Amino acid sequence: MAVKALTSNRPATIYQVAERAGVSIATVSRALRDDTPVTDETRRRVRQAAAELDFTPSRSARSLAEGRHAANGIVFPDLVGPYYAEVVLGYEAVAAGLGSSVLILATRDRADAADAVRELARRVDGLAVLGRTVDDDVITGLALPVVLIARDPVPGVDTVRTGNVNTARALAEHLRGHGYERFAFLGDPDGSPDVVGRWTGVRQVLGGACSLVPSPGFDLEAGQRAARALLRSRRPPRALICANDELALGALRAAEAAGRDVPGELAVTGWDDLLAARFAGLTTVAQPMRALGATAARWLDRRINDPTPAARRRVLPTRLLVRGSCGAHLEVHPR
Amino acid sequence: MAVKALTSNRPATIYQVAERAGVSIATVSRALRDDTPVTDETRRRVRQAAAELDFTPSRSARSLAEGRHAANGIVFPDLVGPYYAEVVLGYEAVAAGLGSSVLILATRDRADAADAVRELARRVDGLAVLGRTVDDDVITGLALPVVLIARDPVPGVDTVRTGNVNTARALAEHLRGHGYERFAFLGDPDGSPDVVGRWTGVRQVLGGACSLVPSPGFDLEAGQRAARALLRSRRPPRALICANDELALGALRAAEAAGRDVPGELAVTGWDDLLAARFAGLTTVAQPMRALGATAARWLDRRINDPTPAARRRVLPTRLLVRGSCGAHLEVHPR
DNA sequence: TTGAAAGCGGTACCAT
DNA sequence: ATGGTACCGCTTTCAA
Repeated sequence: MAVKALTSNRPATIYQVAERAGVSIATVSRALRDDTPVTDETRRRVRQAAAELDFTPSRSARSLAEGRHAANGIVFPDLVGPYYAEVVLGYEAVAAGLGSSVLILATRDRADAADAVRELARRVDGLAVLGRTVDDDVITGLALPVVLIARDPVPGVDTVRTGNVNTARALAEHLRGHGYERFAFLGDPDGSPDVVGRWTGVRQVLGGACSLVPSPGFDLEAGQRAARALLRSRRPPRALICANDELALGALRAAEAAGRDVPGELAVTGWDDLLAARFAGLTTVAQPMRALGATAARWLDRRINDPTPAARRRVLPTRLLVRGSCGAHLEVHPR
Repeated sequence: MAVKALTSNRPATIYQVAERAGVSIATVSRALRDDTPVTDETRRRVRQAAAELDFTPSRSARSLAEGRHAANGIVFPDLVGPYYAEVVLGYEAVAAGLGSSVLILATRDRADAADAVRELARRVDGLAVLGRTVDDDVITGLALPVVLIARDPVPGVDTVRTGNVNTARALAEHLRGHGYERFAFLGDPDGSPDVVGRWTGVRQVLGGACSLVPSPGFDLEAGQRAARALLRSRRPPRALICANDELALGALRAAEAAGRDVPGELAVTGWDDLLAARFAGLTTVAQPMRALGATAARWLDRRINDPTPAARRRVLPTRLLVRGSCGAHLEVHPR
């Protein structure tokens, strides 16, 4: 019944390895990281001792001594919907390849988001911050390298975004090409900097022909409710430009429930190209979400190793995907 | 031009706070964490000094001294598709509420997944491991609390899963009720323990009437390819039961491309209830993904604080969602 | 209530 | 090439 491992339940330390190998801890430290001058024989003995003891250096001790965490973090509003998940995924892939662990923080509606971010900042060497999560002053107060994703630039801070205005213009022009005259833009510009750009582009092209309908959120539910109200109004729009796919999908649902034909009676478009958008035949805009995260991770790594260069900014290209929901086309567009 | 903050670019230490407040570092340590006996006046002075210096305790130093990380990790295969993202989200929400940071690790096809997990294990107090990521011996070799998610139990380790067999039976019975006679199950049982259960349940009901078609993966592409081949075969199945929604959506695409009517000529079902499944009218099975992650986080926290209790196991319920893709129904089912 | 000092487990400089 | 040792910055006895 007696358990064998009475000797040490806790992980072995460098001291035990040193003793067992008959060398000093300094030598163990060197031998285990190949970079330094150690005799092959010594290294062998140390390796063996370490293996026998199942030794792995303590991460906290190492971090404390080295003054770095070999980890970085990413802050996002949520993980519902593929958008953020894809960004995080792209980020993690690159960060892992660069040898750092990834800490995540979803701010959601947390009132203490700012504190949570500051707390996170103490565990990492760098931080990527996505969209609507915390205020700019929290960002500027951070004393570590930061990269902003899909967010308005802050002086001195790297920023990666996707194009909104130009593609929004292209979308608006396409819709106008269908011959529609009354448009509505559904989305909340206060809720996201991306939406501001989309609305800007749309308005540049359509001007007064397009009205802004602020949505209370970005989910299916919100889109459904807003579209229902719109369809019941005196003069419903002929085309509904939604700030993202979920809103658009909700609008589709509402139209169906109201017995309105899409695109015959109401044209609908979205943004993001969710998987569901393909199956709903939704005209939308595809964004390089993974590349967004990947770029952020790469930049962050660079800036951690050399914080001096001037802040970088990049806008990744987006692509209009014309499907059936915006109106009839002569040629069928693929996918 | 001279920069003001020549004094200290680096974060303040407890020593500086102590000096400024005119007390010892021990007192600072106590004062800043409310639990210990310190005069109100002293505490006030320390607080003020800390604030002036913008002091936050070093995380690594604290971890080293306390012997804990106040962080735990979650390991998953990937983040594509809502499934894992939802689980991670549920996990993060609870973990954050319990005061621990969350480290993530996506194993993907990484050859060094096992090493990555072991490395991660040195940075956290506990680990949640999801589905097909690393082998059982990696799990058992870990010297810290672990909770398994959607994965076959390992002796002595907590496990949370969702029900597969029973709901698979219900699904199979429903399909048989449509009067179909020839079935195929599309999915790779070797790729996931969940799939094993689903296939088991289906086979229990349909027996030899259902053949197993191993898919090379779990994505749209794989489903599309497999379904295309199936439809071209001599005797195509009348109903195609897919191991997840993405496969099913791919199958839907293939059927459309081949000009076959769904469900008229081919019934198709999935698993997961992705957003896209709703818009494709796909009959599928809904799973409590967020609850999966939340439960894991809760159990992990408990086990970190008290590792002694026997291993727990729980199976969370799943729900069959009948939509149009499996055949015509008298009543229209909602959503 | 407060302070002194011994860890926690490594890294890296300085001798040898 | 190796050993001795001073940190890294905090928590936590043990005394006072």
